[in-house]
Amino acid sequence: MAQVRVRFAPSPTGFFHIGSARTALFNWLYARHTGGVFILRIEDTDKERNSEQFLKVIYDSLRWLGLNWDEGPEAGGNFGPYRQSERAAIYAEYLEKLKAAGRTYEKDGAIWFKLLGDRSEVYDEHRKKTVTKVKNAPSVIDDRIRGRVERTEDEDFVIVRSDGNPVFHFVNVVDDITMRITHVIRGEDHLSNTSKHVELFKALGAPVPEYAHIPLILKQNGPGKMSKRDQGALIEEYQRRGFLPEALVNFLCLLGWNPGDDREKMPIAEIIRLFDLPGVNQSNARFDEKKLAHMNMAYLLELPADRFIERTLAYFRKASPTTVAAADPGFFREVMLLSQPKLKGLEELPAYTAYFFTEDYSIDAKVREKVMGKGDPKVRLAELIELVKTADFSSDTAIEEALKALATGKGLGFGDYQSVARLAVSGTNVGPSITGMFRVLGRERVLGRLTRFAAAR
RNA sequence: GUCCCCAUCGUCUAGCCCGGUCAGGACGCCUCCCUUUCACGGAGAGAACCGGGGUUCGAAUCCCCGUGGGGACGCCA
Repeated sequence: MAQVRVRFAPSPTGFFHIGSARTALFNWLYARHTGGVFILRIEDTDKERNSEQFLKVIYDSLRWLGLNWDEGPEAGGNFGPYRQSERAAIYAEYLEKLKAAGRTYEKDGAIWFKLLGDRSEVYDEHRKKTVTKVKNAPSVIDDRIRGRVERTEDEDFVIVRSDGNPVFHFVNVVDDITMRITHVIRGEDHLSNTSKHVELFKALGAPVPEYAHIPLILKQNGPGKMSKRDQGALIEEYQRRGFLPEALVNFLCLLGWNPGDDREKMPIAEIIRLFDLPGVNQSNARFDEKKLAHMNMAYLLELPADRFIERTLAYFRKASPTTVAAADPGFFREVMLLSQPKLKGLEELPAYTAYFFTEDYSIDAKVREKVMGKGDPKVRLAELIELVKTADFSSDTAIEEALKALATGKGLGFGDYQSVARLAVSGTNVGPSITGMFRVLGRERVLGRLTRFAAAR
């Protein structure tokens, strides 16, 4: 069998959303699974809506997700150019073929593609006008995901605008022909266009590619498919919020596809190995950010220390640059590593660790009320201060032993000291283990915080 | 309105093609355990075959009709 050639063909609108990302991903997966070629083609025929900087959004998002393209802008290839705005000569050539075959006509200054079949006038309720329907021999698509889909009625359509620029349906097909695309994997919203495309392929005497229409991603709240304006729709948002791309990719793979067993979190190499078109679902999937968050946490948790520090550093440079600039790298590393097992996402990290980087942290009033309201917190505090002055701070276990010894010596539990110590040192009741916190902060700072807190009472 | 696609827990889904296992897993929610923080982890609870007709000894699974959801109907892509 000939080598698989698939393409992802976005139009540079300035946005790159979840749906596009998954379409790109499925194309990429299929190319990688079959040892085929993944092509990036820019569909920028609509001059009014395109801009150079919008291209960067596409490149950046694809690269961030790890979806490298074998042919396309910035990658080269033998079937270029890969931007439609640079392919005018090719479209002109194919337009001539269509004209020569007698399959075009002009109307209102635009060039239309003439369908074969019986014409009839019918009033269209949607467009509030009379249109010409063409009944033809059933146009059959043998979709790799949906099976046989057929349509017996269509309408002629514009292929070249009155300003001379070719239109999507036409350029899309010409490009698929000239770029030797073997499989068209795209969203189901294109399914109704497909009969038009098939007729174009036939009229141009070109083989019709295999089609695979993947289900759509529905917005998490409310009706309809997800679009750029919806909550959580943009890839750049996840990038900005510090999500791990490998987690997002894994999650996206599971929207409309599964490995056939119960596995969910899987390395990309394994997904590539198992991914195939017949395994793709037919029904639309609703986007669930909660599940994505869970996947992200799972990936975060198992990140090796150095990789984790790289990620947190990158995130802090954008979200909290002053923290990184001021902090000692070794200290920053210790704080991050201490927090890693407790995290749900990088996003919460700056707030979660804020008190490590400043002496000017606030004390949560509610927590204070709760902690100071029971037992003898002031006494515990005084005892803690004495302990910290001389305790062995060399390791977590040393600190833990010291604290436990103090507690048992007084006939109390570890928790009686832990809660007040945590409040004094961090201002809250959530955080990493108290012993780790003590060790990382160091004796002097812990002592200072305990003393100050005790004095303020 | 016309045409096209789809239909299993709240959500993502396995099972459907090749009818017969208490309809399985994950996220979320709730309870308990672990941990005297918060998480993680572990155990458990609750939760679904859209409806109606067929076919069949037997239907989540095959067929038809409803209903519901989604999409398309641009000189956008």
